[in-house]
Amino acid sequence: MRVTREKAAENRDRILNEAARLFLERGVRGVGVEALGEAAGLTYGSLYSQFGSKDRLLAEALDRALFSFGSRFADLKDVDDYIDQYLSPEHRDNPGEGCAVAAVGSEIFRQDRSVRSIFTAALGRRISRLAELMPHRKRRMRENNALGMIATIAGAMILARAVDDPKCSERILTSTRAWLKDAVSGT
Amino acid sequence: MRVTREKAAENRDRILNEAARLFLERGVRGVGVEALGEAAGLTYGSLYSQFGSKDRLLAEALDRALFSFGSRFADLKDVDDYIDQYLSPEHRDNPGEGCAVAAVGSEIFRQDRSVRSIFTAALGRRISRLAELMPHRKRRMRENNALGMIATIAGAMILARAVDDPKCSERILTSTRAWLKDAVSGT
DNA sequence: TGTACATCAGTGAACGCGCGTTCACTGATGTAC
DNA sequence: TGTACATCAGTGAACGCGCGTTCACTGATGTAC
Repeated sequence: MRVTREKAAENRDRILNEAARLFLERGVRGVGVEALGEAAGLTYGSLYSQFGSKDRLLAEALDRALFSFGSRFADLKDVDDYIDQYLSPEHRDNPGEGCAVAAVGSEIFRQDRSVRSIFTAALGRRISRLAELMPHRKRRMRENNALGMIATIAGAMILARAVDDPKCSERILTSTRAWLKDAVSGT
Repeated sequence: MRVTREKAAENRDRILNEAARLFLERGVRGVGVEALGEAAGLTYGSLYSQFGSKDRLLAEALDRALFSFGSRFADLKDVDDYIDQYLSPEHRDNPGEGCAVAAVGSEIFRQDRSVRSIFTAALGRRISRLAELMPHRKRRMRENNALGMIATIAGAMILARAVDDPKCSERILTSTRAWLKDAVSGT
C-alpha cells in the first residue's frame, strides 16, 4: 500500500544504510535482494520501486558507505589520529561500519561503469580532504602523500582482516601504524 | 573413464592453474564449478574427484596463485625493481596472472579457516623474502618495511584497478611508485 | 470543507536461470596371479 | 608373458536451493473539483 512521501524517503534512507552495511559485511555477491529488503523491514519488491535494480542500489549504497565513513574523519586535525583510528582493532572487527575500500575494494573493478564512477569521485574527495592535513607546502606533494597513505591503510586493513592468526593481525596493525607515521612525516 | 596417474596429475595441475586465473579474474563468487571444469578441458564432475568441493579447490588454487606470482619476483635484487614491476600497467591490466591480494584481497576475510590459513602462511613467506631486499640492519625493521610496502602496493593496485578514469589510474601507479621508494629508503 | 478518483510505494507469487553437490555409471589403467 | 578383475579418474543427469527480476495487485495518499 502507498505510504506518505515522507515515509517513503525514510524507507529509502534506511534501505541505503542497511544495504551499505550488508554489502560491506558480506561482499557484493554475498547479499541477495531478499536480505536487503528484510534488513530495512520491507519486502524485496520495494527495492524495485525505489531503485529499479540491485546494481543501482549497490551504486547508491556504496556512495553512502564511502560518504558516511569519510564523515567520521572530517573533524580530525592530525594525520596520526587518522592513522590510529583507521588502523584500529575496532575498525578491523566491524567491516560493516568501516571503510568500503577495505571491505569490498578488490570487488570494485568487476562492477559496472556507474559503480566505478561513483567510487572514483569518492576517492578523489577523500584524497583532497586528507591532503589538507599534510604538512607539505606543495599541493601536489600533499596529494601524493594522501594517496600513498590511503593505499597503505586500506591494504594493511585488508591483510589484518584476512590473516588467520590474531597475533599476526595485531602486528600488521601496530607495525603499519608506526611505519606509516614515519613515512608520512619523512617525505 | 580412468586415465593414467601421470595424466591425472597433469589434469590436477591444469585445473589449479586455470582455477587460480579464473578466481582472480572474476572473484571467488564470480566463477561456478562448470566454468572451472571447462577451463581445464574437463567436466565439473572431475573437480569432485580431485578436490571434493569448490571450497577446497579454492584453497589450493589460492595457494597456487600466491606462489606463482611470488616466484616471478624471487630473483629480483632491488626493492625499486619490485615496486616498478608490481605497480605496472601490465600488472593492473592482467589480474588473472597477478597478485591475489590485489585481485581478491577483500574477499579473503569472508572465506573459511582453511583458505585464510593458507593465505596467512603465504603472506608470511612473502614478507620474509621481501625483507631480505631491505637495507636495514635490524631484522624486525626489515620486516616492518616489507609489510608496509606490501600493504601499500596491494592497496594502490586495488585503487588503480577500481577507478573509472584511465588518467587517474595512471597517476595512482606513478605517484605511489615514487612515494613508496621514498618511504622505503627513508625509514 | 467534502467527495471522487488518480497516483504510486509497497507486496509477494511466479518466472527462468545458474549455483554446488550427489551418485550411478563408464571404461581404461594397473595389478595379482 | 598372458589373463582376470579390482581400481578409480572422469562423466553428466538430476537434486534442491537461492538468485534477480517481473508484474498484477492492494490500499493509503494526495489532489482536482
